[in-house]
Amino acid sequence: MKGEIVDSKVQAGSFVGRNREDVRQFNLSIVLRMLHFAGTVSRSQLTSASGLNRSTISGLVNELEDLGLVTESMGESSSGAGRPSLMVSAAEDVVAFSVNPDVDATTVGVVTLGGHVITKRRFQTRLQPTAQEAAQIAGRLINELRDELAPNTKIAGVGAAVPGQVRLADGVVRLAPHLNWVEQPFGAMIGQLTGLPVFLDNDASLGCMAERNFGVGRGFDDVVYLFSGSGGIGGGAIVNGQQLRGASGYAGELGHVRISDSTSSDYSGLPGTLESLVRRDDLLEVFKLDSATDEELENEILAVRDARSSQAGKMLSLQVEALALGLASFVNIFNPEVVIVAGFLGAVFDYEQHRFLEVLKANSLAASNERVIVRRSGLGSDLLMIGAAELPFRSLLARPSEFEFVRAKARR
Amino acid sequence: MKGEIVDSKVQAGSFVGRNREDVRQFNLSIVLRMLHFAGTVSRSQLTSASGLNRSTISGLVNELEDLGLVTESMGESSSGAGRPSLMVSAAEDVVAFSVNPDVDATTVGVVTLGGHVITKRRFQTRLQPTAQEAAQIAGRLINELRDELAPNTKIAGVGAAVPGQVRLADGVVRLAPHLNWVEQPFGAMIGQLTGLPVFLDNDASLGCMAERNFGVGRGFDDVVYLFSGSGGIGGGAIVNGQQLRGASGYAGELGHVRISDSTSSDYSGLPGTLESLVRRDDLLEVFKLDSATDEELENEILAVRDARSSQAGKMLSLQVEALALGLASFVNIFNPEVVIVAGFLGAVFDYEQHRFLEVLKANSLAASNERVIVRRSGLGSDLLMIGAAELPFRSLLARPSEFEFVRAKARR
DNA sequence: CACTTATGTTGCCGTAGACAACAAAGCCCT
DNA sequence: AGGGCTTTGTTGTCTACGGCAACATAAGTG
Repeated sequence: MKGEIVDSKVQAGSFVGRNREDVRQFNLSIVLRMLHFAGTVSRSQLTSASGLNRSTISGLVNELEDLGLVTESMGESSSGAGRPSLMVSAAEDVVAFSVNPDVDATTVGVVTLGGHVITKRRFQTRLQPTAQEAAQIAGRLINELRDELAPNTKIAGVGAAVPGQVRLADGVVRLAPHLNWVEQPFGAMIGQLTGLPVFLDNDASLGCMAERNFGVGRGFDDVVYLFSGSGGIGGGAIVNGQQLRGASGYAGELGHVRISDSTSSDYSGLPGTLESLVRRDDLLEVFKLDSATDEELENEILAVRDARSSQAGKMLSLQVEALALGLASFVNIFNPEVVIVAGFLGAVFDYEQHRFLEVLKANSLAASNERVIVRRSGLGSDLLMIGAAELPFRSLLARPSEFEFVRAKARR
Repeated sequence: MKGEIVDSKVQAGSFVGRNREDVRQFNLSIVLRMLHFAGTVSRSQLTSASGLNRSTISGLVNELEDLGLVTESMGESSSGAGRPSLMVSAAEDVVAFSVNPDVDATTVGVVTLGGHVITKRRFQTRLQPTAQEAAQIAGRLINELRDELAPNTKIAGVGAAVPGQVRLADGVVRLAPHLNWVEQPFGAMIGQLTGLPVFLDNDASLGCMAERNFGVGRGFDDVVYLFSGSGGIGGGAIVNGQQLRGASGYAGELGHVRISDSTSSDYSGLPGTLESLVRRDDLLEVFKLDSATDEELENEILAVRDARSSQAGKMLSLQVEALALGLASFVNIFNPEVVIVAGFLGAVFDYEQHRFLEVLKANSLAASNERVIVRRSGLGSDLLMIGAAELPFRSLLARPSEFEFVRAKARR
C-alpha cells in the first residue's frame, strides 16, 4: 500500500517516494501555478523561472492547453530582439464558486483561475442564518450562477470561508460563535445541494492566503495577518510559504492571545485577550452608532484623529496600544516579513501609526522587529471570495491532469 | 539561470521545476532519512513505507551503500513467513560534530548519522566566554576528537546550538544576551579553525527539532516547545512538519510573548512576558541557592510540593500559572498536537500538573486544547548535541549523492 | 537586406522507476 | 523430512519524460 507507515519509529514527516508521474504532475503544477498567480506569463518567462528546458515547457503548456486549463496567444510583444515569445494565460472558463456566510448576509462569488472575481451575489438575512439556511442560500445562488455561466465552463468546485473554526479532517464547522453554529457539516450540505466538491476553511486564514497570493503580502513567505469583522478578531499566518493550519485546522486564532491581566472577556470567553480589548462594538458605542460599514467606521475614526475628541480618542488609543502589543508578540513568535491588518484594524492602525509602531518596537525583540513591515489589507471586499476560491483551485493545481471538473450546464 | 524569478508578479512560492535527477536525489533522501530517524529498517519496510518498487529500493540502497552512507546485514529475522528481508542501517562511520557554547562551559559532541551521541566533551569556563574564546575551545575539542575518530570516518560538518538569535542568511549570532555576544560570526570562526562546514541555529529551536525527530515529539507535525536554561526561556515550534524559522531566522521567541500587565522585565527588557514571570533565578532565591543543576532544582521543587512550604510554594504557583497562560496562547496560535516543556519548566509543570492543565484549558479555545498533549522533554543532556548535529546532517540528507564529506585523518 | 538574437519545434538520447518472471529463503503442515 | 506457501531479492525489459542539439522562425539592427 502506497505510503503506509510500517515502523512506528518511522513517523516524523512523510516518507513517500516519487516517480516519473509525480515529476510530470509537479511540473504541470508549477506552470499552472505561475499562471494562476500572475494571470499571463510568456513561455520564455516560464522557461527561465522554472529552470526547465524550452522543449519541456512547450510540452507542458501543450498538455495544459489540451486539458483546457490554459490558452496561448501571440503577445503583442515588443521587448527586445529575437522571436517574440508566446503568451500563456490561465483559461478564463475555469472557475470556482466562493461562499461566505456571515451574520447579516451570505455571499456567493464566481472566481476564475486567473484570480478575477467575475460575479458576486449577496443575499441579506435579517437574523444570523442557521447552517441549513446559509447552505440553502448558498446552494440556490450557486445553482443560479451556474446556469448563467457560459456552456461548458469548467467548475473546479466550491470554497467556503467560514467565520469560525473548521475541522481539517472532515470539513465540519466545529464552532462559529457569532453565527451560533456548533458542529455543522456546512460543506456537506452545500455539496448535497449542488453536487459539487466543497472545501471549507476559516475566513481569516483564507484572507491571509489571499493577501499573500494576490494582495499586499505577495512575494512574502512569512506573513502574519490580523482581521477584524463583526464577530471579533481572527488571524492567519504564512510560515515558510505555507498556510499555518495546526493539527486539527484551528491554528491562527491570533485574536485569542492573551496580552493583559484585564478581566474583560472576548467573544469566546477568554479574558485579557487581544479580541477582548480591541472591540468593534466598543467603537460603535463611543460613536453612538448602531451599525456601520468599515468605511463609515474609518471615517469616524479619522474625524476623531483630526478633532481630538477625548472620549473616542481615549478608546482608540487603548485599542492602538492593545493591537500593537498583540502584534509585538506575533513578531516575536513568527519573525514575519510583513504584518497585514484588515477590517477596521486598518483604521485603528492609521489612527496613530507612529505610536503604534513605537509600542510594537518597544515590546518586541529588535532582531525581529527591525525589518518588519506593517501594511493595511489591499484586496477589499473581494478578499474572501478570492481566498475561498483558492481551496478548490489548490486541489486542481496539485495534480492538474488528474483533476475532474464538473461542467456548467449548457444554456437552454 | 535556474530558478530565476523573472516577473515580479511570479513571486509567491518557488516555481523551480523538477527533473529526473531531482527524483533520484529525493528518493535517496527518503531512504536515508528513514534510516536516520529509525536507525535500522528492513528493505521491505523501506518498500512499503515509500511506496516505491522493490527493485527501486534495491537500487537506492545499493547506491547509498556505495556512497558509504548505509550498511546492510542479514537481520536475525523471524517475523512471519517468507524470505527474511535485509536490514539496512545508517552507517556508523558518518558523523557530525555538535557545539554548544554556554555561560559556564562549551560542549562538543560527536553524533552518528544513526542519531547516537558517541562522545561528549565539556570544557568549563569560569566566566562567560567571548565568541572568540568559545570558538577556540570548540575548535580545539573538535580537532582533538577528530584525531580520535577511526580513520576514514566521514564527517558531515559542524552544527552549533547557540543560546541566542542566529541570523539565517549568514549564520552570524546577532545577539546572545547572557553570553553578551553581539554580531559574532561564530560559525565562520569555527570554520576557520577546523576547515569544516559549520551551521548555526538557536538552541531552543534545535531542541525542538531534536525532540520532534528523536524524542517525545516523534511522529508529530505540529509541536510547540518551551525550554528554560540559565539564560531565560527559549522556544521553538514545528509547523506542518517544518521548523518554524521566520524571515530572518529569529522566530520562535516564545519566552518573550506578553501575557501580563506586570512591569517586571525579562532578560531582553520586555515587560510582562513569560520569561519575566517564570525565572529560574527567582526559584534559586526562594530556595536560597547560588546555583543548581536542573535535577537539584527539581528535587527542591518536589520537596516543596510535599511539604507545602508557603514562601516557595507561592512562587511556584505563580510560575505554574504564568507558564500555563503562556502555553494557552501558543495553543490558540499553533493548535499543536503536543507541547513539550524542557529544562526546569518540566519540574514546574509537574509541581501542579492538575492546576496547570486547568489554567491552560480555561485560557485557550476548546477546539484547540481538547486534544493537546503536554509532555516533559525526554532526551536529557544529549538533546542539544543531537539537535545541532541535525544541521549538517540536514544538508547531507537533502542530496545524499552529491554531498562532499571531509574525512577524518588517518590515525598515526 | 544580411546579420544577430531569442524563441518555438522536432527528433534523439539517457535514465530511473514500474513491472514481470524467476530465484532464494524462511515458515508451516502433513 | 519434504513439499507447499509466502515473502523478498535480483535481473532484464519497457516506458515516459526531461535534456539536448539542430533547425526553423520571427522579430530587431545597421
